[in-house]
Amino acid sequence: MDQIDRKLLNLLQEDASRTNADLADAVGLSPSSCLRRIRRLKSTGIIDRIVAILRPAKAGRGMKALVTVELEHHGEQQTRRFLDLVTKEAAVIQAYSVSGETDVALMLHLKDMEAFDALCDPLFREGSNVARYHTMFVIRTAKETTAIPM
Amino acid sequence: MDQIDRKLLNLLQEDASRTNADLADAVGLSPSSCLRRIRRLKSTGIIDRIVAILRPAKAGRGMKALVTVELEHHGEQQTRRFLDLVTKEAAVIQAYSVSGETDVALMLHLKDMEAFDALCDPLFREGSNVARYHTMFVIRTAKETTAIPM
DNA sequence: ACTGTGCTTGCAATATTATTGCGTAGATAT
DNA sequence: ATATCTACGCAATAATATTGCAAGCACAGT
Repeated sequence: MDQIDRKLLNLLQEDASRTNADLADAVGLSPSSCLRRIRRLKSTGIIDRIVAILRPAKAGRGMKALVTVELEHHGEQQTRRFLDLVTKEAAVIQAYSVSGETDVALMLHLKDMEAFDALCDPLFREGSNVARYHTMFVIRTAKETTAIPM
Repeated sequence: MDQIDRKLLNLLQEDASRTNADLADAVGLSPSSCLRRIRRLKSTGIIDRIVAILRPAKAGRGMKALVTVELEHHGEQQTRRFLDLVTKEAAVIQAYSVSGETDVALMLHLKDMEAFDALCDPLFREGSNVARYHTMFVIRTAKETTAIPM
């Protein structure tokens, strides 16, 4: 993991569709060496995967909401059960168990307010383990990156 | 935007390193037609970009924290200034202005608690516009996807 | 200082994959 | 019926990835 590896990771996190020859040129290596490095970064697992990122607005998910949840019963078992439940929902993009007063934090990507309403019922209904939940609707996205600067 | 396009988007969001011939086979098209569809999805902007996703733990950012911030002055100008400030930080992966009591929500990817400490000072110090901030440290990541099911 | 080991490199040949031109078929509107 | 538009598959071609191989470099042990 030297300077060249880090530069490759930065470049690939920006745009993984660049050709190998192009990347090789950018870091000052031959294509074959460059390719071998990239393969190593993949096989060692520091590169987890290569994916397409969609534009949420054009994919019909223009609305985002951040929800913090406080459970009735905070036990390991109950928390796990709730996480299993929310994880199955397509609108739930991120789900974390967190420290502090709130037990679970969720990021939702939704079509509209109606979709939010429809999601609340199955997830937070009476009789589920949810004591309280607090919703923050995203007004402006100032930053949203998948890149970790190396 | 038909069923084939949606299937392609789902496949590419899972793994964008598959070959075109492979994808064509998966959706039952010839490679040339498949390629033309993918190019159209890119040019119309529904596919924003192709990127490498790193494994945070292996990239030295094993710690995550969610921070909600309440500003002293909630005005448009002041909010924008604060967002501009936090956006510059590499550890800030996501930054949103949100509705409700809290004005801004942040997702942090950090190396360790020391890095968190070092970040708090410049962002939330006395004299900045921050009235209160509340940190939730991520204990477990139950779900973290970039894919929007189509 | 010498030498063996392990690792990375670049080159050049080869294999794989992406891309394009072209003719055809279906759908829609005139 | 016919013009128009769009998407399709095939096959040739261009671009790109991949591999084998010999050489270079760094480091540890003698």
